[in-house]
Amino acid sequence: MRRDIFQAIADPTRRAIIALIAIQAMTPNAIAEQFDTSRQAVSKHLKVLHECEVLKQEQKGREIFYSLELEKMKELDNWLDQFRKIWESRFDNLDAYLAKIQKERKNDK
Amino acid sequence: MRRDIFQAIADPTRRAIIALIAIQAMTPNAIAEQFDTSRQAVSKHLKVLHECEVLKQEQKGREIFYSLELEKMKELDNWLDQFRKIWESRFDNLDAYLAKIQKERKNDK
DNA sequence: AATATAAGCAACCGTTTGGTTTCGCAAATG
DNA sequence: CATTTGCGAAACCAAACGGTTGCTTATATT
Repeated sequence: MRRDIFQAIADPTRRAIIALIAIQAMTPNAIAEQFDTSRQAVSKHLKVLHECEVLKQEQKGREIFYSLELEKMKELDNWLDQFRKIWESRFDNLDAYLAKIQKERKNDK
Repeated sequence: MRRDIFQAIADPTRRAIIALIAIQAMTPNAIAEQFDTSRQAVSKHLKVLHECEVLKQEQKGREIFYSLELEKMKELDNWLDQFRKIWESRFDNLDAYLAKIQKERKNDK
């Protein structure tokens, strides 16, 4: 069983849960109300997210509040860095290209 | 069948392929050499990535060169924006907090 | 003390995934 | 022109996924 953020965000319902929870901590029941599936199905998603350490729990009486572990989102961000470098360099090339044709236009005038 | 970047990057082999290809266009055989699986297995991954529009093909004779569609990586980046806003605001709070205790320390002297 | 509520757990089921092997086809090579 | 090479497609399989229903446990409520 793979358990990482990449697998965590692969499911659209889990992405929606993450987005919900990012704003404020919520209980499984409150979360389940937002979806068309059963509480148990949501509970399974919460379990996966918790195992991936994307979510953290806080027990309050018989309720459990789930909230987002922002650090995990940063892991994703870090993975994207390698591509960010590439697309920035391509934009630099675009900038250079634009500067070049702009210069050529001036020369035409 | 879900076909989006989130599902595309869920598999570790596919992430490795994406990282490989980001540097330079490659053929299926060249890619497969980098992994312990069969060419056909890699070919399946390439198919998924192509369907998700993460990769683009360029036929040259009987060879097919696959290269990265950077735009799709940006989609991921855009999705992350919502969390970036949150973690930046938390850092702002931390800054404010640090400034506050620093000020208090000065007052103590 | 009896009941209602919140939530996790287990068993089950159809579908998807990731891999394999086998095959077919088109482009190079001798 | 026969053979090799690069690649995709199909059939098959075990494992994982996402959902359901039914059950148990612990905390509130009456």
